[in-house]
Amino acid sequence: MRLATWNVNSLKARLSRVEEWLAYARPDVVCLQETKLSDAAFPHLAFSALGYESVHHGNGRWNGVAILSRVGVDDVVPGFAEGVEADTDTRVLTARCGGVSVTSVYVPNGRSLDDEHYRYKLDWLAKLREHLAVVASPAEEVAVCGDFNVAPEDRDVWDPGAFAGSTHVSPPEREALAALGSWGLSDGFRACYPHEDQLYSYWDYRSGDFHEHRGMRIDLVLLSEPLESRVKWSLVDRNARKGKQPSDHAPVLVDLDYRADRSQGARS
DNA sequence: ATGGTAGAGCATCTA
Repeated sequence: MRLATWNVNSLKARLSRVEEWLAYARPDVVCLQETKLSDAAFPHLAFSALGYESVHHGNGRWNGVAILSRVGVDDVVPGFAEGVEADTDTRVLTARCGGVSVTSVYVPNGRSLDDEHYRYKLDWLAKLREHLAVVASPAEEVAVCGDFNVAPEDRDVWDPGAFAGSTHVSPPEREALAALGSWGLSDGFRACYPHEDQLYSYWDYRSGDFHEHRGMRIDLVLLSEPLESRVKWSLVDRNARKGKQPSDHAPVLVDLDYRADRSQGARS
């Protein structure tokens, strides 16, 4: 099974790039973020033409998350689960795809450490853990994929010195991310590249950051142990960050060994 | 010199 996550920075502006990418990457399950669409405007038909069922949770203004799947979509939970304080934004969506509990997340940016949005970010990450405890168990096959707006380690940003006192690297954010780890999730991409640095998934549009390799690794595929043990290969597809009208994020994909006894036709 | 670019949408806000 091939899992992928991609912050597309407006699906309306990016649809042709996403269609092109799906046609050659052929992921089984894709989590999208920053669709910036209402549910009514989501292009289900464009994805069904490529063999994907799709679900979306958006408000039409900012954020907005989706899941595309070639292996089924069931048990859809838009937003935080019942029992968790509701979100004011549309940043999380969970569904069961081919036996895997899949959650697409777009963690708040935080803006700056003294901004109230930073407190919202920390609270949001705490609620994400509550949400996962309701909808899934770490003993099951769980994938939480998306734009976490947190670089797990200093080596995940191009210059740690440039981020001193900024969001995305602060200890409280990293502790909130680590709390997801202690619940039972680990970094499926990093598992394939334990010693390699300068691996990024996001580059600011400004100042030629992409071509100067000034990036951050903030798009993550977090996996429970039953999936982590099956990780075969992973990649940031930097080609998708090139060319005409790219997103500022590249898609991240993780390949899992196929297990015929559990899947539902993913490799037909 | 708080710059630079992209997207939504029409004045700025978000990133």
